[in-house]
Amino acid sequence: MENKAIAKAFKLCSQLMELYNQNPFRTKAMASASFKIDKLPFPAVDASLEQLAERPGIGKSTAEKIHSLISTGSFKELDELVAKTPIGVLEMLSIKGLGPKKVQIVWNDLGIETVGELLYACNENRLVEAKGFGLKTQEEIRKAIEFANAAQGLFLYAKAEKIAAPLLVALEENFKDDKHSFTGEFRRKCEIISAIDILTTAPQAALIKFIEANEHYTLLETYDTSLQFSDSFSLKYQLLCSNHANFAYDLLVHTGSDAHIQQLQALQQPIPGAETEEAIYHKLGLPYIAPELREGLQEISWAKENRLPVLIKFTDLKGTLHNHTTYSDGVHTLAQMAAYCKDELRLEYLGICDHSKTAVYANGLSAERLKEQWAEIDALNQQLAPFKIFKGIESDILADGSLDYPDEILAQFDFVVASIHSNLRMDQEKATQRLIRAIENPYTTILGHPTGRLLLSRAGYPVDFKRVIDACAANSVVIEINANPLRLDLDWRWQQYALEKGVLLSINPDAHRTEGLMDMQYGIHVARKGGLSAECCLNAFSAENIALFFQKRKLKLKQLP
DNA sequence: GCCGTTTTCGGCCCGACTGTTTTCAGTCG
Repeated sequence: MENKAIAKAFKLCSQLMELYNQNPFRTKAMASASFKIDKLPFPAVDASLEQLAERPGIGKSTAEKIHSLISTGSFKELDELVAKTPIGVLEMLSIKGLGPKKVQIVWNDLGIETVGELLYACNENRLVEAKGFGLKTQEEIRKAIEFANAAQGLFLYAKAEKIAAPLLVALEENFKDDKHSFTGEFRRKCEIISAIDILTTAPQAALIKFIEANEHYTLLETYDTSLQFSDSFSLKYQLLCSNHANFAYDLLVHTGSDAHIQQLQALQQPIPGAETEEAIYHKLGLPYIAPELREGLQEISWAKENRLPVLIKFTDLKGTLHNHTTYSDGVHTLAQMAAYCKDELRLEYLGICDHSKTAVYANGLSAERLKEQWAEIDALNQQLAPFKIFKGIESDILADGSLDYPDEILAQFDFVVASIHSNLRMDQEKATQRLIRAIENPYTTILGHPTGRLLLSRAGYPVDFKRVIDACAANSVVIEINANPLRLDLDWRWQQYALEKGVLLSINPDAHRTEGLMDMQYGIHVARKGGLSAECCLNAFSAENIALFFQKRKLKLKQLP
């Protein structure tokens, strides 16, 4: 069991304690334990009771609950609370904007026990009658439920990958003489996955046996040449049967989006029987098109004109910008993050961007603590040379679009990532203005996660992308592709527009622990979908070139009136 | 439930923002 899952259980327990009006201090201790577990710098599974209990915010009782969770999947107090709560009420707690207090009123005063009933009540304008609820709250809740409903059955790419990878391995082991490949949206590296498609030459009857023999899978439907099943996470799978002669052809047909395939067919019907996908594209007079690009946008006209971008790869990345440490809300220290980048990832540089002072919840840095951090960076840079740590900050964009420190402090950073973390409910005009004001700030180097979205969990604030990207172009501001699998923001669908305008992109992991740095691979996936090549990616610059880039920007600043 | 002693009890307690109130409660990052 991962720390995240343990933390989730404690969070639920604290929400339920609040729902049942239990002692507020115990309730808060439970919430705080959840937070601390999430921030443990080691896996709780490996830790003894004593090791856990000596962590701040975790005592003997919490340590025991953690061990109980790991060995049995739950603990007594949580079990009892869950047992007396209708499942629909539990679901309500996970809807954004609905906390224990509001759920309490919905359940106790209005007698609503399911999310469906709650949506119905919103539509019937019945929520406004409840104490503390008004029209706006009702509308927010209605929107949040509809968002959650739309996310039903969908998975983040990263999660789907984790769940589905063992299946392909199992197929390869059980059907050694056959060919198997992921296809469809998963092979195209889409950020959200509705089903895992696997093309295989294994015989269908044997596949059915194989699925039925595995307790994790439930067979849903069998067709002539395919079968559908789901797993214990409710992730859906489709096995598509092929044969060795047609494998490449079938792979091509199932990988491309409908639009991509239609556009190919408009050129000429692709011909089965070729050895490779490459050969099929060649027969159509086209170069090979990478699966990530096969969305039916511009890739076929690019291919026809022989100007497909050379897509960026993980190994093109020379460094990483926008990362957190224990100075703010990160789990690992500055030295640990640097050592990991240098020794494990073999990168040339690390950009540190802890939270700025307004982000109190994330332990944002005061001017004094910034000086401490800078001194430590200077010392580490001496030790680790030629590896380089750049002094950055993730500056909050305040409500009026200004940055979070006075100019004399901003001037001392190597670079500044500006992003919005608070006051997220804005209309498009306000959000766009706020972003543009931040982009026009001469100290802004990179615009961080432009929409603030959390995939499948929260829509971002609405943004006029064209105006924001144009402003970045006009002010030479780089746009972040936040590589956290929940964000992947800037969306790949807007990358081409940015690139056409000459805007550089940066694949930023926003890592809060060493392992988070590997999220850059998800950034690479969507960057490739957007057609990004290494020369337009800021953190594919060498240490020397990026230092020059930062310096040039600072020179420009000095020339300002 | 955790913590730190004035050391085994008693205090603990983000702040901004929003929407609902008419002075504050709930939620979030």
